[in-house]
Amino acid sequence: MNTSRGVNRGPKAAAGNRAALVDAARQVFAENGVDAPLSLIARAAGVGQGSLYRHFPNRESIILAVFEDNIAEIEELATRPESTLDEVLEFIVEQITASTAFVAMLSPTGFDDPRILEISRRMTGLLVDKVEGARRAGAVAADVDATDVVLALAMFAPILLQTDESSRRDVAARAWRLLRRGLGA
Amino acid sequence: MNTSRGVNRGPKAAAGNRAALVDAARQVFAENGVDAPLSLIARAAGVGQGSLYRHFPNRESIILAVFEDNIAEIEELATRPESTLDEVLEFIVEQITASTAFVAMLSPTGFDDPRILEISRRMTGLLVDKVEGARRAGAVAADVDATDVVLALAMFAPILLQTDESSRRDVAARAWRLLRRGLGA
Amino acid sequence: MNTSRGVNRGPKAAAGNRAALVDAARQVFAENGVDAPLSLIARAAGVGQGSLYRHFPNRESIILAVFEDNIAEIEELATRPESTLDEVLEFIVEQITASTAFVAMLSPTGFDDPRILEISRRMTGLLVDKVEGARRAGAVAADVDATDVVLALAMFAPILLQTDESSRRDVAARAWRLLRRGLGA
Amino acid sequence: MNTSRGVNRGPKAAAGNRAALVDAARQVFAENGVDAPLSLIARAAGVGQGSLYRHFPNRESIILAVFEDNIAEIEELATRPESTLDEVLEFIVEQITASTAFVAMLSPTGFDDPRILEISRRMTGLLVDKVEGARRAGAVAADVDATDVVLALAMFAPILLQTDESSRRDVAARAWRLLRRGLGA
DNA sequence: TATGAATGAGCCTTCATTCAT
DNA sequence: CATGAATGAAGGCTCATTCAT
Repeated sequence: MNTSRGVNRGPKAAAGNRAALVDAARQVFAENGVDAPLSLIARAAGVGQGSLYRHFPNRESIILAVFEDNIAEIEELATRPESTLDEVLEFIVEQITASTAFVAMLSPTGFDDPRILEISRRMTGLLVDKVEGARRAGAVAADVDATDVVLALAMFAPILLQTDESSRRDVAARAWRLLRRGLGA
Repeated sequence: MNTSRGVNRGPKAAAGNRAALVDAARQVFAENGVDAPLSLIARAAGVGQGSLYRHFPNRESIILAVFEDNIAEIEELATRPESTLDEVLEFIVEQITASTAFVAMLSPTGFDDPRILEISRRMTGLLVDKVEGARRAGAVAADVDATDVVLALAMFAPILLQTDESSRRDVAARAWRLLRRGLGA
Repeated sequence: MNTSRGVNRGPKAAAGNRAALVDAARQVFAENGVDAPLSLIARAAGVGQGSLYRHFPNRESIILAVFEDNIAEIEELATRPESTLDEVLEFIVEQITASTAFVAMLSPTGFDDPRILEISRRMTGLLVDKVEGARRAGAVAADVDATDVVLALAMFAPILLQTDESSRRDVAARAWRLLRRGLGA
Repeated sequence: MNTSRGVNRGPKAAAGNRAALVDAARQVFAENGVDAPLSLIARAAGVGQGSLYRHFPNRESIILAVFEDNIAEIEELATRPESTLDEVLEFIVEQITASTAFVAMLSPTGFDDPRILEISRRMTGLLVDKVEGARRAGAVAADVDATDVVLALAMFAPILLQTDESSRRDVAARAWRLLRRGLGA
């Protein structure tokens, strides 16, 4: 049943494969959206379909894995006491601009996996303090909270997904200026 | 939408079929997103698949037709001299909130059809005067132009697409408040 | 997406295709059991996979169609007042021996479709009178009812499924003699 | 079934693993039928897939091993001179009712492995004497031989495979009564 | 011109089997 | 000798598109 022309690089490859899959997924999702054929990811990672399924039993799992990576970095920055809301936002905006797969993390409707919702909640959570600080410093409007900030990011992300590589930077700048102003001086 | 199914009502029905298809498409796109199976549209219109293809040779065509309808209404309002930017925007936002298929009209990347791009341009065009007027009246910031307004709308739309029916109105309000403020008092 | 090298023989083929599918299914089920790949059926019928799915949206549907054909014939015989239990049984046994797909009809566990259960019930139903008559005539034991007869048939069928073409007739005869005696003189 | 998972317990475990696999297989086959994924067996045994393949290079092998166990017990009973046919049958019927994996042992068509056929032959063999005795004692009909008895058992088994856990005991009783009577008073 | 069945490519998923460690 | 990850073939199903009538 198995003619096996590819090589079995053995269990040692496991960790490497997982990483390759997550990388490939980030790429593929960025280019084709989160609905991209999973087979593309497997191929891009140089890995059999089965291996993809072993590591990530469903689409949500691998999306989740991509997000985990992203949010970890953000959390790291956000938990540093001296970082400001705008620094954190700048970082996020930067990430979004670079990798649009980030999108779904912010507006996770459409996915069942509670862990994805959890990511969204974490995102909101890590912004609460920063927004609080920003509000006291007059850096955002008085009626703005973390939910609004996440909403702003959620609106920012998909617009880029639909923008050609060429105009991405321009649109990103313009859009974020708009949203940032919407959050208040 | 069409009660007399299954009969070949002959050439006479052509125009009626076209209209039924556009209506059905609006409905189906609103409910299932723009990726909905085309067969759903044909069925909803009470029309054969072949007829759908005769009238609209591809997905873009029918999306386009839906948009045409929408934008015509908007144009009608926008060309009335006494209408303000915010009235026009309110109308658009209302339409978007009701029918998320409107989305792609505003941020048309991903579609090849130049006619869809054209729609987007028309949309921008019809807002130019209004924005000009609003700027003079101090209703938007001095550095804001029609492109920014379209961008705001383009960001507004997809967020709703991802929102559950239940929270749609709430999210819409919050998001639009944010964006409107971003355009300047 | 569709390179379409096969011919589209048009809607006229619909009825013919359906029949071809049922025939092919009977054959394929007989040879490979009811778990046979549906693609085999499509191929055997000289029909695309899609057509199979149009006519029979799931495995149960086509199994059902095969059974319908079988049971209709039986019913026809059973409702003739002059036919005896043993004549009906002989006819069924003959069918089973010829086409083992008949099996699942008698012991339909494992399938969700209530219509398949319904078939089983019909089968029992049409035997009730005959069994009653046979009991009065002393042709079956006093404690035997239609359920027992169906049970006997249900045990008879799968044994043939597992028997080589070569010894099928022999095994069939021996098995049925055993079961018939079990139902009482 | 095996508590110390994940460790390579080395060659010493070989025998233990084999036993664990056979036990697991009996369980898994009973619950999911003989077509159950082999991976289930490995997991249930707390053993790597590779080990399963080392001990049993294919599905037949492990089925065979399960049967070996079963038939050994039966043989033990059958060779006791004082045991009667009905005692042996009762024992077998009991086993079948409990574990339907027993099925394939009796009607071994569909498997290529000659060793499985061999099992079937052993089964017949061990019944020859008992049937002989039973016939002399008038406990079975004069024209019944061991082949008929095996056939009866072969028909009995699969019917249970298709029966819900809930009604299994009932159906078993009814079916066996029928078959037993078929073998003659 | 309308109909709706036919088509098959392509995606998702499972699982037997191999093989580096 | 055990482990368990890797592999890819194969099956189920969907849906865009074509085409006989």
